[in-house]
Amino acid sequence: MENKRGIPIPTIKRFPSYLRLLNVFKEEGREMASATMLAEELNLKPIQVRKDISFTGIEGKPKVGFEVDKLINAIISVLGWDNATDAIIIGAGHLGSALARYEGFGSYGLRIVAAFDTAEEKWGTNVGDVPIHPFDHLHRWYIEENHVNIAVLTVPADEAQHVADQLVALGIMAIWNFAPKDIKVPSRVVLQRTDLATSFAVLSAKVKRVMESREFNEEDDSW
Amino acid sequence: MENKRGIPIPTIKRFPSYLRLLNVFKEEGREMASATMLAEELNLKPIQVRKDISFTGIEGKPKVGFEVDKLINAIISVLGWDNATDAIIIGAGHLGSALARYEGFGSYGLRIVAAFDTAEEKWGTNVGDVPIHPFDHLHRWYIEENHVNIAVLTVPADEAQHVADQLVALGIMAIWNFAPKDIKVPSRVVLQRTDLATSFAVLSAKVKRVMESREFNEEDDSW
DNA sequence: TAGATTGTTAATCGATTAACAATC
DNA sequence: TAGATTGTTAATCGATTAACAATC
Repeated sequence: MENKRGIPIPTIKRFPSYLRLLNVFKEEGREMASATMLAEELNLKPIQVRKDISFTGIEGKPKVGFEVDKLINAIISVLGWDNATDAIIIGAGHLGSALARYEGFGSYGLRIVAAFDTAEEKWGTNVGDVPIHPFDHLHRWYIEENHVNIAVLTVPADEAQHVADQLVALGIMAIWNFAPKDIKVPSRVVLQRTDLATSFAVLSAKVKRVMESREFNEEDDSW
Repeated sequence: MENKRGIPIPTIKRFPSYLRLLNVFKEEGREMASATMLAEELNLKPIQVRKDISFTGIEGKPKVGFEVDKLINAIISVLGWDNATDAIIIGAGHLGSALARYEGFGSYGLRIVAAFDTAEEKWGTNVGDVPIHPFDHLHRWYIEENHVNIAVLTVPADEAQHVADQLVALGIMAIWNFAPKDIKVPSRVVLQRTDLATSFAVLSAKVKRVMESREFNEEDDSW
């Protein structure tokens, strides 16, 4: 039931949670899962889960729910996690290195094939299984020959735009930006950011609300 | 002009971007910034920037815009980034260590005071300036005495729920969950996640769309 | 069968965007 | 002044949620 504009982004964002939970169910040997059950575990409403699942095209059975296996495969498929995508890390600092070592990417169909850095002392070394090359050696042919689709950008904020420009010039298809900087790329290049500040802002706003309500309650217990 | 439900979450999420850009402006010596200008730099629409700014309570001057300093302070204030919040890191693995070393948190009013881990060989060592303690030594009084509000959860997925339960029992106010696992906490505890899978899912979906449209165009150039 | 769950259509809700008067 | 920009009100858009018939 995919509409012309594609699956809504909020739905896309919930898919990984469904996927993780369904994989747990699968390991436990369950064959069916109902929207009610998924919703309960993920603190969502059943109606929302049903709506989300409808975008995968999978149909359920009244009273029992959805086939776990089918649903897993359908979600993997709509996310495009069934064909492996190769990525390079740009900037082998603490965060870049942590990402290079992260083993969970495999289940997202993401493979980190190399890291690039300007620091000479890192050249030729590895982070986990990932070799670090000189950034200057990153050429267009490398990207093409190795079918690198994604650059994971973990350079300092003040270098992010400049490095992104170079990546774009090299023909990269997508940039996953972890630098705390909003960068600009041509519209043909896919840009996604993971911004700690954004996430922390939401946390801060929630904490602030709680603290203020506590102060209020302490000032006046009659409420 | 804050409504009863508070500032919308999408607006909260854009505030850090405004803040970073305004700080650049400030460094450059600019005193005023218009919504038009901010929108241009951040790929937003001017109307949206004006609406967002209205939630800070700051008023601008037609034709010139908003006072950079005032706006910076107002955003910091609504985010609660003016009073420092102390946090501990739970799980000093690669990601936890990278976060412990991250210097950008200071500008969010976030201070990492310690890390806790179950691995004996890490006890007594430091990551950056952050000391690592045995997880078993994390007691309720430590949290209270050190005014620790936030626990940054960077443990493996299969331990996340269990560790979160312990943190809740110790009276933690907020959990910032980096583990690839959806955890449940009582509603009085603030929960915020930073989920790589979620972010990558959006990136994947966009990449998939681009690849499919390219295939389509290659199959039939007449369009 | 009875009743839980699905799938769809319509209503609601909240954020974005448009329109435009006010203003410096 | 002229015109760019603000601030507000109303319209639009898109996602969530409600309602309910279908069904196993």
